[in-house]
Amino acid sequence: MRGMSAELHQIAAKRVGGDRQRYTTMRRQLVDILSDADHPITIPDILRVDPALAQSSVYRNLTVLEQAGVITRVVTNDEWVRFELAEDIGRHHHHHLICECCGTVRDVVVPEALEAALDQSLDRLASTNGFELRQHRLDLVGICADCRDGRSSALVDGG
Amino acid sequence: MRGMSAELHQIAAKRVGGDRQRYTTMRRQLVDILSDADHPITIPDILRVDPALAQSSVYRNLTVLEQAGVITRVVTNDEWVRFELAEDIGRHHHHHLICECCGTVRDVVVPEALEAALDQSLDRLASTNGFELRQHRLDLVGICADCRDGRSSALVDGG
DNA sequence: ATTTATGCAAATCGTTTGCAAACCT
DNA sequence: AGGTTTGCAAACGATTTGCATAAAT
Repeated sequence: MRGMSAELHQIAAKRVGGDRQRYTTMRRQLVDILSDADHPITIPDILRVDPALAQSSVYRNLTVLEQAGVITRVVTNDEWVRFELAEDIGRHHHHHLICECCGTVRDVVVPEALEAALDQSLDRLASTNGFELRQHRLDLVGICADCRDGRSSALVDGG
Repeated sequence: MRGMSAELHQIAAKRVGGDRQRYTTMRRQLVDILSDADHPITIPDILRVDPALAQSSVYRNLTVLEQAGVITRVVTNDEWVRFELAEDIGRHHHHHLICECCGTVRDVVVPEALEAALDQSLDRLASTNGFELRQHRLDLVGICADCRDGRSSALVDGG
């Protein structure tokens, strides 16, 4: 997926710029890393990809990118926050397979019919509760194939 | 909801005991607090209910209760973990309304038809991916009525 | 008696922040 | 030049842990 980056960075730059901030080398690199990862990754994962990165700057820049709407924060049950490209930049709308064992998060796309049913039901549910719905979050929590087969590469972030 | 506690504690005690641990006064009290709360609450919330509780013991006992299957850990985007009674003990299967503004989490029940569609689709999706599905997690993220009206009692945990 | 639970204070660890140097326009 | 961004080291804060005392079986 390293080809279509041009457009990606163009959009990212525009959004960051719109936030009155600069699309620096490091921010671009972070977007590249998230783009290559193709699934939500942790800060340690990112530092493993490029150990030269200053941890504090990674934190700061991920926050900047998040506020600019370029990336999204993904929360799971394990101890690290994860990040992925925003849905309207990276892949299509998707959900997550979260492994209780190794913590890995994979993307999945659910059938369109289900997504439609969800949208309809949740919209109604939200308005019934006076709730302004911004997004829905649907995760499948369980044990991934690798862990079940005992070959959980656990902490490693292959990709 | 303070009436049906007898049975509740009976089940809780059995599960904790099955874990070769004791259903102490404090653990019982935590179950009571979660039962009264009727929505997922944070550790600070719990300490506010009874400031005499030792924070470290609350952490430890919530872990014990979680491992015994009495309570469930709820993760949101804010900085505190939340806890609620396990679904097969407390309320029925439900999902969450998470407010991006004040962090409050409320329970909602989605239409049975949607739940059925979810179950079916997700089961299939899981097996397609060699994933052993344990639970699904569906959250509505947005702005709650209180925050929209500007009367967000934010950090307070009214009830 | 023996095992388990509690409270306190100290330690951990992911994350945030202060500040001086490096960068971009 | 003037405002941003970066890296380093120190600070933060939610959570965990060590250890001596108290409670439960």
